[in-house]
Amino acid sequence: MTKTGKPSKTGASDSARPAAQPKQPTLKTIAGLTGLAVPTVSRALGGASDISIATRARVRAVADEIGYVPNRAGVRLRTGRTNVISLVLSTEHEMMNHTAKLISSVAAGLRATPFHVIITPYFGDEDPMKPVRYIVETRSADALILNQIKPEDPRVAYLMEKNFPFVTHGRTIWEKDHPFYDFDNHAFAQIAVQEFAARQRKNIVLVAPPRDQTYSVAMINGATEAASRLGLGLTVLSDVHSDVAIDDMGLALSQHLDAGHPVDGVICVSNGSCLAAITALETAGHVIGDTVDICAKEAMPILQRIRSPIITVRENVANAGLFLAQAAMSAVLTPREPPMQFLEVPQTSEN
Amino acid sequence: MTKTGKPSKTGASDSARPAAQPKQPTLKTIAGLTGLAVPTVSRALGGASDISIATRARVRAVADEIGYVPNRAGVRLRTGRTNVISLVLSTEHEMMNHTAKLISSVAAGLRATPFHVIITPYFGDEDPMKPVRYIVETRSADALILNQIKPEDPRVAYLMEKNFPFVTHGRTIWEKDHPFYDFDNHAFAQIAVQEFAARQRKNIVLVAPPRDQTYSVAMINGATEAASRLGLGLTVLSDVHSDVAIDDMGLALSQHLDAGHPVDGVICVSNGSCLAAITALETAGHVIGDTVDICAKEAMPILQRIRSPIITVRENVANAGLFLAQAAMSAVLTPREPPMQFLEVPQTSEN
DNA sequence: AGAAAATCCTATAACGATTTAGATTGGTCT
DNA sequence: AGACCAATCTAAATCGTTATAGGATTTTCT
Repeated sequence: MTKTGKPSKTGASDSARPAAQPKQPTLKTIAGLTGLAVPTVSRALGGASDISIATRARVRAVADEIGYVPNRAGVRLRTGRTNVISLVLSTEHEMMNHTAKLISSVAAGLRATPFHVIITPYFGDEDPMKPVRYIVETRSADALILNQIKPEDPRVAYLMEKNFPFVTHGRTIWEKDHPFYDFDNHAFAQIAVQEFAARQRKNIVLVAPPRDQTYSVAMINGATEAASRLGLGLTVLSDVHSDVAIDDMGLALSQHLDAGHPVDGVICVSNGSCLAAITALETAGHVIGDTVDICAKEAMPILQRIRSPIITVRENVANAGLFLAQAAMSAVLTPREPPMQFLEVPQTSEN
Repeated sequence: MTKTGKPSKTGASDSARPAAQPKQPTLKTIAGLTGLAVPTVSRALGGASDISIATRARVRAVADEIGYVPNRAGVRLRTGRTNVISLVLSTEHEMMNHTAKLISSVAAGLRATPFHVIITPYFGDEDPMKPVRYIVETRSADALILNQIKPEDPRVAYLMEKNFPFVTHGRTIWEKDHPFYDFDNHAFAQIAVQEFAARQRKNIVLVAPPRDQTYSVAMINGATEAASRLGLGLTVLSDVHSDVAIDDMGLALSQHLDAGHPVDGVICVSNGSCLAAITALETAGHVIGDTVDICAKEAMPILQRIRSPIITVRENVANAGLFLAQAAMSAVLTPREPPMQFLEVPQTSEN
């Protein structure tokens, strides 16, 4: 809101639209062409049963011919439906690669539907509730997709209370009651520990994401359970600052190593943290695949190649995006159906 | 308003809005509260000069008090203005990290303005013109931001012809006539070659992006000029398939090395290609910083650390996003002003 | 055959904003 | 005093779409 900057209102250059608009065809255009009334055209295109099949076909044909597309503003004004799905993202976390993939796969999932994605970023210096409240109050989207979910995420509580359509990428303690997609990080951590056990590793370090995230808790629990069951030592490095997470992760690991703790297995979450781990370990004189193993989620092929013995567990982010898009649309269009939910089972990839 | 248990018609899901909406205040609300007419309120908020200052202040106060925000659909329907800036992105290129940063910085640049970003992805299997044409024809955004620019990019030609507001991230042969932000890749390549010369390197390889991109041409020219001026050997590896660019780049370099060509300096563009180069070089027995040097754009800190002697040239993507956002808004709001343009000068970072 | 029902469509109104033209007031000028 | 003007506001129309109520015609029933 500019309160000082006063736009030129004193008869200055007005917003003359770039002249000579071909003008998009409207329902009126079709009405004129077919000799029908505007509402009839609307209902015909909507497939209403009280319009004869013949008329419906004729209208449809004309509409296709002249390339009619409904005016979004008209629809939105009349129905309150925006045909917009908002993907709410923090701009301050380091897993950007993951984020970008998510964005494009959500967009892909909305292809050939009337829905669009918008990115609603929020910034580290503001309340995460703010963008959510804004979208809901101004109804500038039909549904929200949230990530970075906390167990008792206040955004989720708010949206459930408001009965506003949404999907989470990750779970809350109310997981039964809302749509979500999640990767089973509990299982991932267990698998990782098992892999280490199979390689006779004894002292595992889990480089955990910020502890307030649900998936961090899941990983810690999974790893803890598996380690105690298999009799391995486990250290959880956490409490890193999320804004510069990757560097912090590397640092935390380095400090741990420098303190003289034995380490022969490291679990990490992302490409970035994996790179950080490699650096820290090699600096400390380790050799990946020999004196130590790394188990990482979603290591990109290139990372695999640089230090090939990295144990990799794939996370299908593309699929997540498609699902989230679908689930968001379902939440809007069929709100009484049970929420769409999916838990992705981690799979060790052939290496 | 609330109808209960009434059978909905054929397949049409009942669009019963989630009950009990607080209902956003409108101009009508303010009109009722102030005893003025709706258009008066509108003009008062717009700061029209034929509304008394006292009334303007009063209306403003009431609007702020009840938290009035203009209904986007209403504005859009009436004025044709969407308040949307569309960021057009390919989903199939590998520089995702770069992309994600761009998205968030454009979003940051639009913060506290009435504009929003939407991501308009296009897919490898479709005409890049398609999304652009769609946006323009349906007027679903006020301006476009394009990247992956080609010298005679048909999208730019189209937009200039249509007189539709846009900004490019990169330049065309018509650069004088449209707003753009670009990183000076010509200078970057020259700097890289100079750095190699200063280190007594003789045989440089430029791992170039697809040749149809403007910035690829700029790099090739810059490197070629500097190499011939300084008497260094230069090989350009290009013609890689863009969809799996990074792997291809690594492969091309490996093949070049395997063929027995001497190489003691490699120029690469992104984090990904840098990683690929490291892999290829080390596989061939090279030691970075000893038998060979790498000069990369935008190497992330972590990459710096893993092979610290990498020569880095910084590209300020965050700044690019802010500028693009600004330029897009200017193109919409002040179309007669000269186009905003900026060429970022590369700077070697302290290592 | 007359009434009831089914079929197919139209007219009107409304969503929230802005634009254009016009109405009301008070004051000024000649 | 009558006319003119500036200042300030209101009325009506409009953007494109859809919901609701109703109208006209044909078909079906008793």
